[in-house]
Amino acid sequence: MKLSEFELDVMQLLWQHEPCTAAQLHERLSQSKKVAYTTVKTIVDRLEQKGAVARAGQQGKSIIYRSCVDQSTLSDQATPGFMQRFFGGDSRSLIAHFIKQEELNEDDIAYLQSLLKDKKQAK
Amino acid sequence: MKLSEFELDVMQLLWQHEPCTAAQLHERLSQSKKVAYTTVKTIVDRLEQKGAVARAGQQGKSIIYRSCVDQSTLSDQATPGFMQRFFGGDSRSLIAHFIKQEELNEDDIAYLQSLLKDKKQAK
DNA sequence: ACCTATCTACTACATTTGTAGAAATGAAAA
DNA sequence: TTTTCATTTCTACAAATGTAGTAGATAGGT
Repeated sequence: MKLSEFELDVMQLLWQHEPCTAAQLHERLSQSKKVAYTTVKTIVDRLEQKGAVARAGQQGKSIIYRSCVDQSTLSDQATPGFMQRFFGGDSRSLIAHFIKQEELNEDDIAYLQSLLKDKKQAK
Repeated sequence: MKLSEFELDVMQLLWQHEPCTAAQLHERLSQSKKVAYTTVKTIVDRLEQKGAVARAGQQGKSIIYRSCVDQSTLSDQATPGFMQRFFGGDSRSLIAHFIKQEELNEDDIAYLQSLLKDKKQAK
């Protein structure tokens, strides 16, 4: 399933607060971006057509939506293309990039170290 | 600078074999995808308009192109959006995802471990 | 039962993207 | 020098994307 950036932004919000209505999604989105309610509703409609969300009931006249795909499914699909296009397919430099750029607390670091250790063991 | 997927595919090839002509890019691309020469040339033209590549000379009637932006600049720009949209902004789970999914040899693992160690030290 | 505010459904439109043909051009061959 | 063939330029077009207005329906208040 291929979703656009805006569609993913909406999915992100839905994953975090599902189930919810288009109005609620609009409200959350408005916190980071000026956008009309109908715009958000259009995106939700497209997500429904694509099968990424579905109706899960009503609340007054409002439709309650839930997601039909989960984040990890979509990120699994998107990951290889991203790695290829931005890091020439070199996973090591991609991971290195993120380790260097991102904020990580000691817990995070310990967790990632343990993952690497497992990875090494598994050889 | 915002580039499309296809544009990035071409940039990727250019970065790897620069400087080169549109015909050479077309030839490389053809190895992974059936596409007309003029299609590739159109993409190169658009990249030129966007300022991502520039003419670096001629070879007979062919124009030689070089890149004007580098991979790391573009990946720096693309990274936050990707992380937000596919991992809800959680860098730890993104890095974990890649460590788990990707092939890494012992060297890679050692290198990444040292990066994590540095990161910890820097605190 | 009626009004009204709100929500949905439908339509619209500019821009970007993927895709490629047609026409013009110019370097190289004959 | 004339022809030819690769290249460039220009044009085109459908689909996807971001963006939103309008009209129609309806739940809830009075």
